[in-house]
Amino acid sequence: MPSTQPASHGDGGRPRLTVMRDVAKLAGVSHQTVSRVLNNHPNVRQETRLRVLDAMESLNYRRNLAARTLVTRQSHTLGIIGFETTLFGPASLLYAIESAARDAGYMVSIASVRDLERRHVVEAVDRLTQHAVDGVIAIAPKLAVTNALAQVPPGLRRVAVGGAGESDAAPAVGIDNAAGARLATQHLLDLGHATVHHAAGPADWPEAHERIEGWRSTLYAAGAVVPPVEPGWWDAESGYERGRQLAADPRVTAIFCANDRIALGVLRALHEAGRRVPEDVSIVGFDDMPDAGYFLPPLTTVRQDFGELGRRALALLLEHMAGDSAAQPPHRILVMPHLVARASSAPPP
Amino acid sequence: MPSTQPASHGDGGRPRLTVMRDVAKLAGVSHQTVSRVLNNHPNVRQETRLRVLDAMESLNYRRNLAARTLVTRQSHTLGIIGFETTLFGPASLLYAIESAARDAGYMVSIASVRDLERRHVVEAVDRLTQHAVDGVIAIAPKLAVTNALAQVPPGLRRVAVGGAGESDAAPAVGIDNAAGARLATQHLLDLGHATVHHAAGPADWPEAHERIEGWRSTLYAAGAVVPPVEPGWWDAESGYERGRQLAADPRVTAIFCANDRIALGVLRALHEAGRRVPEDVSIVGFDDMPDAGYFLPPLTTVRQDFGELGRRALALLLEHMAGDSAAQPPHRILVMPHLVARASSAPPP
DNA sequence: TTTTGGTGCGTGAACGTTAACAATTTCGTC
DNA sequence: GACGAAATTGTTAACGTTCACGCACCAAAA
Repeated sequence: MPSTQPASHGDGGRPRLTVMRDVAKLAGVSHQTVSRVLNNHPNVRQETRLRVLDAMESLNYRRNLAARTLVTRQSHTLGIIGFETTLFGPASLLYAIESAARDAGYMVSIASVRDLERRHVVEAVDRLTQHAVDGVIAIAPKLAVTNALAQVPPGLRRVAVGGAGESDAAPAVGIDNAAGARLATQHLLDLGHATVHHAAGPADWPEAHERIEGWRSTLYAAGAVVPPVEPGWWDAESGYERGRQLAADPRVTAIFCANDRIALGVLRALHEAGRRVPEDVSIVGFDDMPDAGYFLPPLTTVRQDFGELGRRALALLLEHMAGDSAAQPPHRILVMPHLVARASSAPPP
Repeated sequence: MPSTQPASHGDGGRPRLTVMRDVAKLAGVSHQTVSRVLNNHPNVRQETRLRVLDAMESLNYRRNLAARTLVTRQSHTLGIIGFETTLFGPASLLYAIESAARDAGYMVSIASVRDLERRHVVEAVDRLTQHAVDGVIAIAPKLAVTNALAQVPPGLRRVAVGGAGESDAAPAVGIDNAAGARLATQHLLDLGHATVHHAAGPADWPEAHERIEGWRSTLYAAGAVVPPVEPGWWDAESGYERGRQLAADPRVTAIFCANDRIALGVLRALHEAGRRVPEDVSIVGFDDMPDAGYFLPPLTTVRQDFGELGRRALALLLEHMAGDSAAQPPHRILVMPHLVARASSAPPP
């Protein structure tokens, strides 16, 4: 007599998982009713619902999301395009987005790009697309990433976060870098410094560019001399190089650094040159990375809230996903940073 | 006359994506042959293969992974359970794992746990399971995470990476913390210090514990006094607190810090107390985080290679996944760290 | 009474792929 | 030139959901 239970392939595999049909049978209903209970459809009698719930419980039922995705075309997964995710900022963004996504019932898959070659970004997008993500958030400190988002198949929602800059490729959420730079620069001017020098970040990153602009415009508005800018990288080494130049110039009394790591390098260069901080030179950073308060001296800096940034980005994406297919005009959300005054800034000598 | 093309639901939705059948029709073969080409089955004539490939190209075909997952029960997705992923170490691990996974043809989904309450970890595992991940890697610096891996449904492969400690719940990959601590301590002893103090990490993290043990045993073997240990946290603030205590004790000439951030705090405390590094006190850290070379003074530290760690973890997971269902005895892979000597260590005064 | 409409549920058909097996062709060998 | 084996292709049936129906049933409206 043939078994009524269709054994799983050759019986060698794992025991067949429980599926809707099993739950249905135990509860004495059809699989469709189980589906309704699972999706909270209103038209199920309370008593039936409880019976089904019981059956699911006792069978330890988990719905098969692949099947669900197949038919609904919704994976309940979001894709994140990550760039430089070992840095503190991007890593924090990633975490914040993931947390918010979970609360909204979404899973996140991540596709890192190690450099910004167009084909790598496109390939990352492609992998996410294949995995049927419902939307994409790009941690996009560089314009190239944002622009590559134009490659995303139409209909797939996208948002850029962090830097991003102006782009038609996607709506964006970012820190108001110009305002942050203004905060820092004005703080130093208010302390009495004649002007403020800048240890800049890489010129092709919008974040760096906007900070330069904010700094420059503040000096200009105050009628102060605008010293020359020399772009660098985001790390302490770059700050050290730049710091050695600046330390050699006795007219330098205040330096605004494009981020805290650069400030760390500048701090060391000044120290080696025998110029004291803040007695001789004042330093202000940007980011407020975790241990900035323990630099020598504790660093005055501009704090950006990555958690907030990530949550906003997710909210924006979900909003776009909920919206009708009509393409909303991409807009840009700016989050305000604020100044954290510590010991590295003081009036000029 | 009824349309032969079954319009997608109400025609309001997106244009139907191209599927295997479309490719098959264009290439003049059956969909099964398309499948075979896609999966590199050997038994396809070269000419046919090219015709199919052409068709796929011209239709811009992407296979539907949900359908594939449904039938094969393999999602080609790996789950990562993340803990404290904004810290440099875990973030680096995450990145390394993702990179390696991509090269192996896997996607990664991430489930962060913000604290170590058992139900949170279990919930994270559950979400990953529902999404049908083929394997799980836990970034598990604490034993609680590793142990929670026991909850993973049997048959799902798992690996713990980073810290982890000894556990039967999963095979693990980690730094040889004891060896690293030995390196640091011996380095200081070799410089001529009578003994070495320790600014420890949190006591319930295996990493911290193992570093303590490595340090202690080295002192013991050298016949040096073993000063008391006081556990702290991983950040500069904790290091600062501990540093203030140690700075007050004139007998202290060498301090091994459980990580670089702690070292940063210790550095500040010593500086405030007027004790010079390395002239009066030598400092050695652990991690070699990006800017450790730009501390004041540049930090001698123990370098761990997170990239290597991540790659090893992934390799181990894939190996287990390939292995037959027989449970291999969980083993532990240790990666050796090495010392990076910089300016914060010198002979005692 | 008949109609209308809303509940509460079940039935059958997708969704797009791979697995199993059958059918056909090709090829080497006697 | 025939035969068996191997190579190549096609046919059908899963996989586990959700969607579009349809069928009872019951209450309220006509």
